[in-house]
Amino acid sequence: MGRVKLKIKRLENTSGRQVTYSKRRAGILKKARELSILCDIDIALLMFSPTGKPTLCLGERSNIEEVIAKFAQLTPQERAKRKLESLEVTNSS
Amino acid sequence: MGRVKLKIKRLENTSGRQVTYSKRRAGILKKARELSILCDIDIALLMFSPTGKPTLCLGERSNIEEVIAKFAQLTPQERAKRKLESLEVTNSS
DNA sequence: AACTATTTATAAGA
DNA sequence: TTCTTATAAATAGTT
Repeated sequence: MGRVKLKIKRLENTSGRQVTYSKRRAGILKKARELSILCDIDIALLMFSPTGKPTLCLGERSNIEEVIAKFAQLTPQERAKRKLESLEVTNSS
Repeated sequence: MGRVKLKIKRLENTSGRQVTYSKRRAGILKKARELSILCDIDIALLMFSPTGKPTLCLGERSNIEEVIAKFAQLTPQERAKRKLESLEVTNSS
């Protein structure tokens, strides 16, 4: 979106990364909230700014503890031990 | 977006919720991937479909274990015990 | 922090 | 359910 089509690769300019992070962070938080409300689902979004500041967004469903509990199971140790039967994992690469 | 402006409230039609979930799930996953790459950040997105099917999206940063470890700390018990000093928590409500 | 030209996401419809 | 398309929304570069 925007004035030009942006290639999806690491922005090499440090301040550019921070500006883009601020803008897109707001956008994806809004998307997460809308999806949670529209579809009445649990959602959790955690991200770290280029300077390391974390942001956590949780949906407004009541059983959010379940989301966190399920996510918490996914430590590297747990992942090695358990079959993630129904969990579909998508990597960004 | 789309043909009409959508009010952000729970979609009452069950199949409508599923269709909207499918479309918006794809959109937010793309946003998460782009943000991770453009800004070179860690990100984790976990959501459950209206039928309960989970999807997890992790950024391509190498230290993703750190993301999960930090997130795993946020169990309700831990949240009660610890001050989340720098963690900014956003609720969808 | 605001603006706006443009790209992108998506609600309905086919 | 997959594709299309009119329209709303996000955002890249600019001020």
